[in-house]
Amino acid sequence: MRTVLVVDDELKITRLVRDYLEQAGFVVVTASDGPGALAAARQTKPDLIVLDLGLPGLDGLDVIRSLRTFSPMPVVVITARTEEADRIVGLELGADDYLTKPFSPKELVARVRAVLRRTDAAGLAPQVMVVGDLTIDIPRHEVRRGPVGVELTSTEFDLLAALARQPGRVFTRGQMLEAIRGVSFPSYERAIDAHVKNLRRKLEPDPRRPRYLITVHGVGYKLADA
Amino acid sequence: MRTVLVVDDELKITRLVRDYLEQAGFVVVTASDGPGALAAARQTKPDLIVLDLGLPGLDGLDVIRSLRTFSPMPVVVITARTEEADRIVGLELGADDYLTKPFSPKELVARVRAVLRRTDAAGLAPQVMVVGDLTIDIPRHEVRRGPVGVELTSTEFDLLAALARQPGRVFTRGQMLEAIRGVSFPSYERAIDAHVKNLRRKLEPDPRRPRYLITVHGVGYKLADA
DNA sequence: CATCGCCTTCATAAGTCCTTCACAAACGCC
DNA sequence: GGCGTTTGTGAAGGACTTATGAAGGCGATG
Repeated sequence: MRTVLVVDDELKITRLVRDYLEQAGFVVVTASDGPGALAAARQTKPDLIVLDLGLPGLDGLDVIRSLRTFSPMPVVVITARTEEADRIVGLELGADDYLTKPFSPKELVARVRAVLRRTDAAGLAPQVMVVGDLTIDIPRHEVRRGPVGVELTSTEFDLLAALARQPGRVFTRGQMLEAIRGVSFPSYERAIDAHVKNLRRKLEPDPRRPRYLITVHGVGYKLADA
Repeated sequence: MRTVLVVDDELKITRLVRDYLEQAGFVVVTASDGPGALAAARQTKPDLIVLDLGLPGLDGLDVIRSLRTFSPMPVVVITARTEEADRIVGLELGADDYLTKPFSPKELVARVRAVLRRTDAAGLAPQVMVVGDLTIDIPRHEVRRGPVGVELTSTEFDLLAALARQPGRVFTRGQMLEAIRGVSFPSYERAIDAHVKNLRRKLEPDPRRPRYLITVHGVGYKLADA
């Protein structure tokens, strides 16, 4: 079952799109502004986002930028501005397709399907990641070490999942904060240490000698990839 | 190799920015006023433009508008006016990021890189560099000589990465300090020697006969390019 | 409205690494 | 070849980073 997040400030359009997408077999989540969209994207982890660029307040382009800091999920953009420049900018920012207003709901559904087919084929972000004998299952929100389950809080899970998406790559505390909180504020950065400590306590055989969560002195942390 | 066009009417700033960007491996073209910027943009087709909004004569915003009539290339804006309005206008006009004066050159380089990474899905500045049988992997913060990993501190890593960005080119101690500390203060310059010594100990087969980290007497060091 | 769980903060301890210094070695110019 | 200058080296102190346990505060839950 696929989830689509629809972001538009006009309730009429949201309803219309929701109906058609549900008709087509999608689960639909909606948001009416930028912050709401980001929150919803974070929480529901949709398979695709339909985003109206003409949002009040936060610019639609900013929404995509923020989105891109924590997820590569595909985006289909709706815009009233027909200038080619807008389209290009939208596409450069990683949008996967666009529609100009007024658009037909049927076409929207077709585009959503097409984009999902494309990104699925390309193999988007893996939903289950294995690092050493650690298994991180995003849809089930579960982590196992070998055969035994490990109980994590949601923040701990998000942090681990962010690292696991690119094993071996070093993340700064700021990047990790963005991954779990959406914003990076220097003052909170030491809190990452605490989460890492708790994660280590829960999943390292010997927390004093981390095998998975490796400290990179002066830089940040990374998840061992071998 | 990526080209960046820098537009500023203050020669001092232009020079500073040029140095840092070249250090980062970019080809730099400069212009000091709006018309010059547009001409240079047309001719050299840079991959990105760094534009000071406080230009005399033609307004910086007009420059962006004119630019947009013939190219969607990314723009990073520098402004002394801190009002949020300016920022938004700048972004609405298709600028991709902004900095407020005074700004740190290091941050400018970081932003330029970030914007290029974003707009150019392929990712630009090589994240993994190979020099001889040395491999320097930035995201993983790892260095290998042939197949064997070499453990470096973060300063050593930064120093080596800076040299590796332009193999064969000689760097003064001051330039190396800037690369690893962001500022160059004469007093610290001898510390570079210590770092070079430690680097050699860790990655030269015979530290007495350096193969990679070559001393250029009276000038500085360079990384052998073959 | 009370309880519970969780995130952040703080203080302190432990650890890592950067710089410095002094002296030896190497270099280059004359 | 000699001499001043530049570079190499090892050790050590101290600054900075990270680890850790405990406690406060906040929101969720019932």
